Amino acid sequence: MDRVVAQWGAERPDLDVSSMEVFGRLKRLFRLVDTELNRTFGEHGLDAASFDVLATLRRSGPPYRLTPTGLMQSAMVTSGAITQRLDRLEARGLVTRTRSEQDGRSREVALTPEGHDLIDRALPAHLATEYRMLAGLDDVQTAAFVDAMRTLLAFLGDSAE
Amino acid sequence: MDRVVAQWGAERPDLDVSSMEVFGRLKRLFRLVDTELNRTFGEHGLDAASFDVLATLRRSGPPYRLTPTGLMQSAMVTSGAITQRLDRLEARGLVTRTRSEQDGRSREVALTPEGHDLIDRALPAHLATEYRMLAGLDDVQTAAFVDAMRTLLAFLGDSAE
DNA sequence: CCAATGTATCTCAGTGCTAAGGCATTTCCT
DNA sequence: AGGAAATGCCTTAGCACTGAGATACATTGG
Repeated sequence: MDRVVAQWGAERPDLDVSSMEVFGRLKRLFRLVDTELNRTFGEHGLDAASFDVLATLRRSGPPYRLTPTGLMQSAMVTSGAITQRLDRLEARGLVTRTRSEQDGRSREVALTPEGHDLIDRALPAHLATEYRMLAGLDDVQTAAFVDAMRTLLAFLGDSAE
Repeated sequence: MDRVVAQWGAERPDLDVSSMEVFGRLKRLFRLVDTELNRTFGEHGLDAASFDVLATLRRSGPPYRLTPTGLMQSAMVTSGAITQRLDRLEARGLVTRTRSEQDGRSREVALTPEGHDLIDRALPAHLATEYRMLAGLDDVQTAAFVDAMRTLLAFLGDSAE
């Protein structure tokens, strides 16, 4: 990253590329973290997308049911993406899809016992991976890191704030 | 994000989900930033992948030539991804691909004048977008943010450190 | 000097997403 | 009540990527 900034300094000394120090690292860090988290998911036969759906249903509490729209908003993906995720999870018997009684347009997605068990096993492993990755920061750094991200998200108008 | 943590606290009070405060925000922030940066790229007929290739060539300095392998390492994607990126850029006349004199296996990817002009126009706009997004942080927060990311990247063994 | 190995790039099938549009159902408004 | 608009989900085409493997050329060691 420092090399990139140095190269720009030589080629375009008229430009201030210091912001790249921030965003370049953000991208690298995200990718590194994403890869590492997916490794843990993979050990449980999942990927980030599947884990996300199962975890959203699990933390919604009994009766562990949500609509595709609810899952779509939580995951911040398009409806087509949720349809496909649910197709896969349903085929594996981890969730069921039933027609809603109240609204014929809507569906109810529910965790099966298998899905419930799987996410309850995968979650502690996921948290352990996260915890292990954060071990490189002390408490002050972690707090400052979260503070910076919280401030930026608010400033950028995070719709889910 | 706070709601997610609260939900887990209710459903699985035995687990420490505080690390989600960090990684949840990291993911949100990355996605928000990614979307915003792509908007600027789009105004110049580019996307992040194309911008990345052109910028890497541009900052490498005269004669603005690199091999696909060099671009691949810089972008941290597979060789197939680079082949496709170059196919697109070559079709638009922004780069050329020629056989290397020294090594028949290798190719030399070079910026065309059109590619050079385009990246020199897109880069200031890109930096302006980055600068604008960082305006929500004061200097202390920004420094702490970068410090945390730098530390984490080193801790996680960032191969490009 | 040549066979074996290594390297640089490309090809191809598969994946998961988006954007756009379709269908069924519900809600709104007169 | 009844037509128009809105809503919820699914379908499909297109996109950029990965992983595995093919191809062509280069290097190495006997």
